[in-house]
Amino acid sequence: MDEIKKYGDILKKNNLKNTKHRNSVIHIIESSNSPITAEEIFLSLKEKGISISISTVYRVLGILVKNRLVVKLNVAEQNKACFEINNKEHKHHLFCVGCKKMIAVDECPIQKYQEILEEKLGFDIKGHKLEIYGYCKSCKEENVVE
Amino acid sequence: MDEIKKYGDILKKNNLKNTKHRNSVIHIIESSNSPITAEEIFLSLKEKGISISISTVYRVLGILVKNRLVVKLNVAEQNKACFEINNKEHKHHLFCVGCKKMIAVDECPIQKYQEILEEKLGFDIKGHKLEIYGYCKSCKEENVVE
DNA sequence: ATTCATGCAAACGGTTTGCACGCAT
DNA sequence: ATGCGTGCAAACCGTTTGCATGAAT
Repeated sequence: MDEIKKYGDILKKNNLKNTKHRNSVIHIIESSNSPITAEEIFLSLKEKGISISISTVYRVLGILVKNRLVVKLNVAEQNKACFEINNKEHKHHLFCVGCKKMIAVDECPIQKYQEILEEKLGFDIKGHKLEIYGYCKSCKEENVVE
Repeated sequence: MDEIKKYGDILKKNNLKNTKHRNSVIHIIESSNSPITAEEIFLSLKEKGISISISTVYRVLGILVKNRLVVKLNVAEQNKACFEINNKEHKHHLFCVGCKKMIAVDECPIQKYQEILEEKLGFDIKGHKLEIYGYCKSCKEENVVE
C-alpha cells in the first residue's frame, strides 16, 4: 500500500503511468540485495503469483533505466544485463567467481583519480563503474585447492 | 613476417597451432588502439582482403582469452563484448558516451582499496574492472549544450 | 597420419518489436 | 475518450555449436 503509493509518486514525477507491473518490478529490484537479471525479476514475480510478460519486464526496465530510477550493469563473462535500484549512494560490487553472487560495498576510492583524469585528458567524467571479482569467504574456504 | 613469427612463438608456448587466422586476429587486436568487437575484427580482416568466418573469429577469441593473451570486456549499455590485448600492464578505460570510443589509461587507483576489502570481507580478490564514462574532449566541445 | 582449425549453416539465448487489446488518466 | 501499458508471438542480433572439410604438426 504505502509501497505502491511511494512508487506511484516516483513514477508520476517522471510522467509515467502508475501501473501495477511497474510497481511490482521496482519493488522486486529494491528488495533484492544484489543486482538481478530481467529473468530473475520475471521469476520472482511469478513466484509471488504475479503474471507478467517477459517483454513487459524489459520495457519497464528500459523506462526505469532511462528515468534513472534503476541502473543497468553488464558484468564480465556474463552475457546478460543486471539491474539494481539507483539509490544515489555511490556503490561498487564484489562479484564472486565461485557462487556468482554480488556483494555491494559503499566506499569509493577513485574520486581523486577521476579528477586527475579529467584534467589530464580533458575528459568530462559523468560516472564510473567498478567491479571487483574473486572468491567470497565461503567459496574461498571450499576452494582450498590452491 | 616478424609479426607472424612473434605470434607463432606465443601460440606455440600455449600449445596452440600457429595458423594464419590466429595470427591475423591477434594482429588486428594488437594494432587497435581501443578494445574492439568480434565483428569489428571480422570487418577489419575482410578489408585487408583476409577471408575469415565470423565463427572462427569467435573461436580464436575464445582461445586467446582462455590463454590470457587477450582480455574480454563487457561494457554497460552495450550488448556485445570487446576484446583487447592483455599486455599485463594494468589498464582501465574511459568510455565516451558521445562517440562510443574507449580510451585506455594506465594508472590504477585501487590497489589499496582492494586490500582493505579483502581484510574487511574475507574476499579473495582476483582482479577488477574499472570503467569510467563521460564525454571525451571533442564530444565535450560539440556538446556545449547545457 | 593424426590432431586440431575452419567454414557453413543452423541453433541458441537474451532482448526488442509490431500489433491488437486493456487499463490508467 | 484518449493515450499509453501490456501480452503474445515473431523478429533480432550477438554468440555458440555440429558436422564435414582442410591445414599444421
